[in-house]
Amino acid sequence: MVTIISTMETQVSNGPSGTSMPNGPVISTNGATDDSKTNLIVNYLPQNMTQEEFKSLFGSIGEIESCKLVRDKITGQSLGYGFVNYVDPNDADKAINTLNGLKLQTKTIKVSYARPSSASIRDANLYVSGLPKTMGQKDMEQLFSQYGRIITSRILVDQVTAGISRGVGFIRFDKRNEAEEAIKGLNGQKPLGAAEPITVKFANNPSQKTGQALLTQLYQTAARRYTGPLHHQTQRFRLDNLLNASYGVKRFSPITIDSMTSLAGVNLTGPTGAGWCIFVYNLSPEADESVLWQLFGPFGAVTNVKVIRDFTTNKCKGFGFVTMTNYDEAAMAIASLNGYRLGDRVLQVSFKTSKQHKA
DNA sequence: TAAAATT
Repeated sequence: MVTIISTMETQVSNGPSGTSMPNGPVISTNGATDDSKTNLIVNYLPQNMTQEEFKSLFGSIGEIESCKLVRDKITGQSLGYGFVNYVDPNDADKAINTLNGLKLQTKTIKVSYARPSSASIRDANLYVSGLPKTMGQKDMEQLFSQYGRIITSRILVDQVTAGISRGVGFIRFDKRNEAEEAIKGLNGQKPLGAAEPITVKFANNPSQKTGQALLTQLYQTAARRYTGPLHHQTQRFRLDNLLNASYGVKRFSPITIDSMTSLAGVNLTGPTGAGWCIFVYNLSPEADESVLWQLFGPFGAVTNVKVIRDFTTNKCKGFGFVTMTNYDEAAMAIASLNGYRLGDRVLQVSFKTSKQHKA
């Protein structure tokens, strides 16, 4: 099994044109709202992040006009990206500054302004293979940039061999026609000095899976929710039924899987029903929610964070709370972060007890 | 030879 991680990605700022307004939604003269300074796209979200967690994370920055975690229409699975539209352009700017690059589990999220939605920017993603192993991300961009504006580029690397290129990558152009031109110009061509020609084609659209691929993904997703191998006969039976029912049919929803796993007695939630509440002590007066997300996000699913503030000064009173969905992840976070030195302070981190009840 | 970027 080969683990693939890319660390080579360009952060393009899809900056809005013009300057940021001090307050409120921007209304143009024709009455339509201009979202260009408030609407963000968030990429590389962890697969298991929910709409609620998504809203909680971005809501910690400022008032949200609307937000949406984008899901597969059929399976309900997260597609790993979403949109957040703030009321105030300043909060959108703040969200980019504080949350772009945030590590959540195995992902590093990307927060940037959303480009205005249009058909011309869809299906502009290319899959490139046969690249010389010596070609880096910058070289690849240089090769493709003659055909248009590159939004993202990535070369897949094999982690077990210390990040050596697999000769495979992706290029997303701003416009589909730019991608088309790049295929015409580069598919089957040898880059300067390369021994072999490269292949350039449109990348598969993840939301247009075949029935078989969809089934495989469903099965893997469902199976992953069980804590171990499917020994128990009833679990196996239920899972098989689930998959049979979902394939070629009607009313499948991820709720079905959730209720099934609950019935099977796995994937327990915490004593509050909402997750495991963690008490974090010795935060600085300047601490805010983002620091809690940064500390706990890498350990697993975080549903909520809260910094307790003084009512009058609005400064942190030195403690806060974090809610995590899964016990194991919460326990790992506590084990790792209790005693952690944050600036000149040493944190105390534990499961919340009834004694620390006030919030 | 395949990672989740347009609601």
